[in-house]
Amino acid sequence: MEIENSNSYGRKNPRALKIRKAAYELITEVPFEDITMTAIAERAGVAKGTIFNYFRNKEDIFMAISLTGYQYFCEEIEKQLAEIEIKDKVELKQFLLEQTQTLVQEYQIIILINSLRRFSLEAHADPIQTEEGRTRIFLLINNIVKEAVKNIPDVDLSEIRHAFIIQGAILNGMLNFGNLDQVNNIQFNMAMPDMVVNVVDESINLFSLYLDSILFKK
Amino acid sequence: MEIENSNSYGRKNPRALKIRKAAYELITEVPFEDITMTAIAERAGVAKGTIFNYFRNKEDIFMAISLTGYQYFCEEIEKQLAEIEIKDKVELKQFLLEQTQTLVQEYQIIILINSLRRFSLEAHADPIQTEEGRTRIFLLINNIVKEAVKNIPDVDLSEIRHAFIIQGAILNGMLNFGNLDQVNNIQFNMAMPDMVVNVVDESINLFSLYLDSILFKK
Amino acid sequence: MEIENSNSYGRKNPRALKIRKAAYELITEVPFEDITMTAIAERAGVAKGTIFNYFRNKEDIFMAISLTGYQYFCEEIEKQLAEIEIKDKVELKQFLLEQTQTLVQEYQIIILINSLRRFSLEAHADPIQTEEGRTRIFLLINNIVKEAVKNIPDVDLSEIRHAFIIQGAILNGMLNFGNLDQVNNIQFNMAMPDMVVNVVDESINLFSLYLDSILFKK
Amino acid sequence: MEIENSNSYGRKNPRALKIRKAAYELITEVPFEDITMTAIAERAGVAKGTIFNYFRNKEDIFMAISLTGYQYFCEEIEKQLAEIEIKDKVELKQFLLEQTQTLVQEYQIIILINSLRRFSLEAHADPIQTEEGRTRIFLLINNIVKEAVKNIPDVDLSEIRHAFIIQGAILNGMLNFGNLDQVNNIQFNMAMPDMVVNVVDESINLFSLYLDSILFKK
DNA sequence: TATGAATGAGCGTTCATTCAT
DNA sequence: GATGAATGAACGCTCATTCAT
Repeated sequence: MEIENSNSYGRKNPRALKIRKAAYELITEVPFEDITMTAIAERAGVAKGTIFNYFRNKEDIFMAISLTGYQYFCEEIEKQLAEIEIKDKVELKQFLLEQTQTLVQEYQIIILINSLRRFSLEAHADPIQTEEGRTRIFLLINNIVKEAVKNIPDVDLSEIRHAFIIQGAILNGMLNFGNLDQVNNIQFNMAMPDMVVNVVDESINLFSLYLDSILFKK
Repeated sequence: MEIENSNSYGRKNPRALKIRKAAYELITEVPFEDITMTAIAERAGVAKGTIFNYFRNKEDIFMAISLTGYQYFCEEIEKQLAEIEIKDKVELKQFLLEQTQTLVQEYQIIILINSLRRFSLEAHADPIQTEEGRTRIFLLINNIVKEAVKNIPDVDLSEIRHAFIIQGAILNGMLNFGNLDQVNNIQFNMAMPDMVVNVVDESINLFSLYLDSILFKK
Repeated sequence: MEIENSNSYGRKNPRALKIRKAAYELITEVPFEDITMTAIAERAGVAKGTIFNYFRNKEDIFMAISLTGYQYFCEEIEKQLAEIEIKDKVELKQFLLEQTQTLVQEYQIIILINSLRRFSLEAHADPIQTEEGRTRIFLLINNIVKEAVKNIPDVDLSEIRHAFIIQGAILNGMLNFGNLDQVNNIQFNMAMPDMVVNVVDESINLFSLYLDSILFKK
Repeated sequence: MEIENSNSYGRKNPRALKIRKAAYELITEVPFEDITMTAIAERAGVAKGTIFNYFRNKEDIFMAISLTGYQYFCEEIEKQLAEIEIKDKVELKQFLLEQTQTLVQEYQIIILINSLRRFSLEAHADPIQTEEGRTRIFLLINNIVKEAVKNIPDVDLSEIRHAFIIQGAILNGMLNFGNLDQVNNIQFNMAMPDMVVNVVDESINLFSLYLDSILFKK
């Protein structure tokens, strides 16, 4: 069977969804390299072979999770935007920071999976599907930004679009450099308070600084 | 046999060094999961069995690389500090931004390897050695900061120490979220300029904003 | 469901024909074990499940190709015989050598597939269909021989029938032992001219010697 | 570990020998495609992984069997030649026919495995090792022929070397086209005596005709 | 009768790890 | 301490076969 690709990574296919969901759950429990296709199949309640009808390999599944997850995040923003009115830069910043909070609280894993991009995912995932997924996200961000600033003159759309990337970067970095005083959730003997990162607050704080610099630069 | 641990991760042992060096080279060429112990042994010019005298497993090697690499970065800073005098907050900021530039340009891989921490390294690396390495880094940062601000009143040492973490986080995030318009270094068809990250400039810019916020807050 | 067997190996059924044709094409391109039912189905333009309405498995398809192919060869001889008159042993030999030429030039694959008989086909093909196919060929040869020698006294029909087997054997052997100076059509560095077999000429020559020995033995 | 290749296909290595021996036994019992690496390993009394230290894959093992087996046959001939004296063409023919008898009786499987060359072995076996093995055989035949005809004037060495190939071809063909009245050693209902091949006698007879044609052509 | 998504047993192969030398 | 051949558990993945539509 052709690998399902009418909708990038079989996004709407219920079986592909079950598989992505199972893998998503597993990555919260088990190190990436210890997740086996067998385990994903069992968790998803499908046959092992079925996975390969939808995904090339394990990396492909996680690339799909990353892309569909972020896409979902964008679609939620779109829905919210349809119901509110952003009147000025202060409200825009406020709106974007609220999204950051949502992202860090509800999409942490999605953001973290991007850490595997360079060293794992990209080398093995389907490049076509990856491009499709990224392009879809790119277009969604574009729509979101257009809608968000439609009432605000004097805003550089390009900078706001770019801010979405920086938002992800900040979050991802904070997650990767947080908890350096633990290994596998086990605290070190020596207290190292300055090594600890409060991911939510510090991400929002840093992104806020960034937004100020592009929105309110003199 | 006891795994060599008098000096964390056999830091000074020439054989352990060759092994770390080989693995470091390989990660710039090959996806993490495709790096085998055999390949590392061959590249290092040692027998496969020898690796296991120094490291528990592959993750252990990369954890060691990450820690000894960053430790080396800190030691270089120490050396520099011994030769200069930092007189005020402006010079302090200047100094820290210069370090950021060094870090992003010469230690990219070291920073990137931290992306594997959560999903790969911590679960398999030797927790004792990891703790030792992190503690050593913690103490180095502590010394650096003390030395750096010794002439500047009115600086919160804790905040500067923490800034080192934020520096790493920013860099790591930028690296993970850069080049989203490529897969495996192959550019997408559709141009997506706002998705592109200039890692060096934007990291320094963002870290600069952060330093301003802690050094010059009203 | 009964596998279609009114006519051995669904010989006249257009779908079975398409399947055999697809497999025949594939064996000229791909090693036997690398030919999958999926590939055959795709090439044939039928669903994978459809194949199993006509053939038990891959071996069954190739057994069918071998038998229907050789049967077709025999039927062509029959047609030719209907239009000519063989008057003596010299003409008989001449006629048989012409058939050999046809066989080696147009039915090479059919002959070669017999190489798989022992180690692959017979163990998995449908024995009933195989017997049917072979019997049909046996009867065809019988008819051909009767027709061919009807004007020639003093010829042992049994020996001529047997010559058909020897003809196949010679051809098959020559094909299997030809080109030993190549692997996968790549010539060896060292020239080994005496290892090279000119399949057409040498097959005809050897078969000619054989026919002489049975037709003109003193 | 490098695949052992100092001596083509680890010919002298006792472990490689055990593996080839196990595979050789299995092919007399089980269809080629039903022979698994697991079964070979078990039969050989080695770990599955060990097989891959010596052979690339299953095809490689059988290519090795075919080549080392025939090489052994040649070496035996060499030994015999060292002890006898061939004085004329009649004795040469006699000698070659005796070798044919040995070949058909003791090396049937070796000859038969060549049937897999085209459709299985060559595509997957190690081409370097294959070339090495064939070259070694080529040189052995060359030596044998030189030694065999050293006392006989007026013999074309090239033709005698070529006769070794034809000998193999005849044998292989006879084996592949023998017993067409059986499937898996089960006799058909209808008796088809002319389809039956007496492999030993008919091979020797046909090769004898061939030798006459090259040795005693007028 | 044709289809093709789902299946899952079982394959070849890998590779971290061991341990006799 | 270094070696590297042997190991074998465990992996990803295949693909013939089924069967509901």
